[in-house]
Amino acid sequence: MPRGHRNGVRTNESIREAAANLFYQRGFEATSLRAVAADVGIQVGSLYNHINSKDDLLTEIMASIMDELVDRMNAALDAAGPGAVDRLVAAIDVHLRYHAQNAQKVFIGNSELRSLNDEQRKIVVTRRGRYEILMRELITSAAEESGVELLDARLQTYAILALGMHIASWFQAKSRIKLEHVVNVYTEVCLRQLDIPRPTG
Amino acid sequence: MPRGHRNGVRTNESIREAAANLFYQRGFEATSLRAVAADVGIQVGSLYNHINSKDDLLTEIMASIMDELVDRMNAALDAAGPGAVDRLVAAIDVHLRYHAQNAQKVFIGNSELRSLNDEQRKIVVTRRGRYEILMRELITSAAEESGVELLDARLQTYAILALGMHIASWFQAKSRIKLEHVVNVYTEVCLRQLDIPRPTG
DNA sequence: TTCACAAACTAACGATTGTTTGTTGTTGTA
DNA sequence: TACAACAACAAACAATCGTTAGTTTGTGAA
Repeated sequence: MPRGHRNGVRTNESIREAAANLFYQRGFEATSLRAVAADVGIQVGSLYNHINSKDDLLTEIMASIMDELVDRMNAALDAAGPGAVDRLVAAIDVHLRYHAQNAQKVFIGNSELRSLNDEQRKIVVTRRGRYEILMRELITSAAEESGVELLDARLQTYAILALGMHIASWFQAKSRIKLEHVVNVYTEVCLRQLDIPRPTG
Repeated sequence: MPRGHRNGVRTNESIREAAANLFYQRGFEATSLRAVAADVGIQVGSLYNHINSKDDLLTEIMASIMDELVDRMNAALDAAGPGAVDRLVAAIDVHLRYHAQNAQKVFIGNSELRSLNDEQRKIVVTRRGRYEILMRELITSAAEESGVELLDARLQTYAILALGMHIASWFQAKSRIKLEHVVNVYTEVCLRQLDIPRPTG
């Protein structure tokens, strides 16, 4: 590995990539920094030119997941039409796609929460709470617009979030099951359980 | 701790209880056998009078989850009426209740699969596959009986399994949300997404 | 009362862990 | 060409890990 300051950025990215991969495959605690370093192609000690600690590395990865998801969600909602059902459909679309396409990171986010310290966990949990509330508001608005009554807004929101969590546990990009098909079916599943008819046109 | 052979059974159970608790709270890799022993109230070495290895302890706990679930499922199906929809509703009921009431163990089962070696993982994965197939058959039968066409049997089965996985990640027995309510709402959610009407009577 | 066994104990082992340190080489800039 | 800054290195650290070994103590059956 060359030593100068040109490869800093590349190394930095490589570390986070390799770490995410290993955390997914073996879990955070089971992954040694020596394994991360070996994947990058440097020595253990050299990692500390790019990270503060192993814990911070995990926190960084987990926080980036929620940030990316929320960013995409906001972008999709900005681009969506004014109709509440349309907005909900757009949100479900982003939710499912993101969880499928970032299955590894999402799985880390779901299974390694306990590896964070109280402070770090609070940060991540708070962001999740906001995401959940956003989704619930989209659902209640869509229900109102459609003139249907919800069984239980919270639980029916959970049912949609559950699909994302589950999809991340099995979806593989190279699978025979095409993402488009999954999104189509799951979107229909969501609307059915909410009793909301698809918007016409 | 008394030493004779009277406390053997109690200790054995205590170890598995304490281990399941700690594996849930901290994760398998982050849990030291010293912590397990401390919770039980014995020394580390003494554990090996009751376990083969740390790996085996995890395997045992994970296998027992699937076994219990399948047992309860079979019992419920035996007790259910002959109607395919009735049988599906009974299965969903067991599925949801078990995942809620055994949230800790189920979470371990979902997050620590990677901590098993190939052989052990294969065993657990195979049992899961059978469970999935059973659930899918119940769904297709119920759909046929109701005269409705499924969008995608596999994905719609996943949507139901997802509810169990998700419920295990948040349900707490002492919560304000009552299990009966959750089961009622989620059962309705499942039937709606399958487009299957509730059986009359 | 004797005795085998179950189940606890203490103590140690080699390996691995995250992290720190001091040093060396490379790069871009002045 | 000289000089910081950056990023790699090698080597060591204290701590902790799963596991094993040998020993001690209590129990229940003969």
